Amino acid sequence: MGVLSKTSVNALRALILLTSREKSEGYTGIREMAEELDISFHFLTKILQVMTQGGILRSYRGPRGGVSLACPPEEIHLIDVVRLFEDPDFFDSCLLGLPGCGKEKPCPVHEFWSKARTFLEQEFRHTDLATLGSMVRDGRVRLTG
Amino acid sequence: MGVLSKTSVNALRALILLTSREKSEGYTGIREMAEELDISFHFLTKILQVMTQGGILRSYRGPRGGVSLACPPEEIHLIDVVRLFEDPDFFDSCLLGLPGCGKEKPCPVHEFWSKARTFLEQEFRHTDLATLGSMVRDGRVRLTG
DNA sequence: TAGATTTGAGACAAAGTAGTCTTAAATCTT
DNA sequence: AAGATTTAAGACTACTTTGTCTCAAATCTA
Repeated sequence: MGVLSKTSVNALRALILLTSREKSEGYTGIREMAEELDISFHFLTKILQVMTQGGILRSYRGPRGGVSLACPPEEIHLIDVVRLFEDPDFFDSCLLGLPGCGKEKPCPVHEFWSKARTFLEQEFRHTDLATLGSMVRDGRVRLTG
Repeated sequence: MGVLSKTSVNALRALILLTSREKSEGYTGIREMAEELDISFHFLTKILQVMTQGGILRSYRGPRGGVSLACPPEEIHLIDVVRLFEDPDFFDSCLLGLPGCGKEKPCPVHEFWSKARTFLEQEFRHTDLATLGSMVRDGRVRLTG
């Protein structure tokens, strides 16, 4: 199944790419990003629109238009993206889908699953785009197959 | 999205329920299990069929028929179920879906994600049905909302 | 102003997952 | 043997996610 939806994944990849090549001013074209990431232009457009409406990106139309980060990359964390595209309880939900699963009325795997969830939420909460963008810039990591 | 598919989740719940009430001999009816777990009978039937074909369950038709574990519950682990219903690389796949993501050519979040994956795989590999079944029997955990 | 470029918005199609239903096959009871 | 019970198998429907396409709106260039 995949932990994140394809939409979330593409959103993250696009943001990291954008950060890695963020200029001090100006916008990056969606067509260009779609090509680099090997995502359909129209599909990526739709995803970026959500982030623009969600306040993560700014956009500009017309020649030399495109998108850019709405705030400094140090201030954007992975969890902000997940919040836009996944269920609100993404980091709180029971592995077996039981509503209200918790310490009082746990499911059989509550213990280890809540441990894993908490770890992931912390990582998503503290990992910012500036860090990831510079890793790409330095060539230490990649964004495409 | 949910980490496991609904099919996997229902398979796990059914197995744990079955273990928690496993008799020394005889079969448990699917209709009865479906009611207890609040799953549609036909849907559950299809899921259990896969597990029968996959060697986790045995089944028997006719009056007093049903399903039962194919081996002692100590020998069935969560990972066996995941292997039947999820992608083969479920515990090895990149969060961003990059093929061949690894130490050499990592994605930007490879480090923390592989840590989480490894933890989960260990838990799934070592958690057996006997343990979970007895937790249900003792009333310490629940299987339904 | 005319035309080119680029994002915005929403309808639409394709694919995957979830769920339902019908009929067949096996088994038991009487 | 006849009929009831229960799983097996597969067709079929519904829903969700993914992906495509068209046209409108904004902006720039000349």
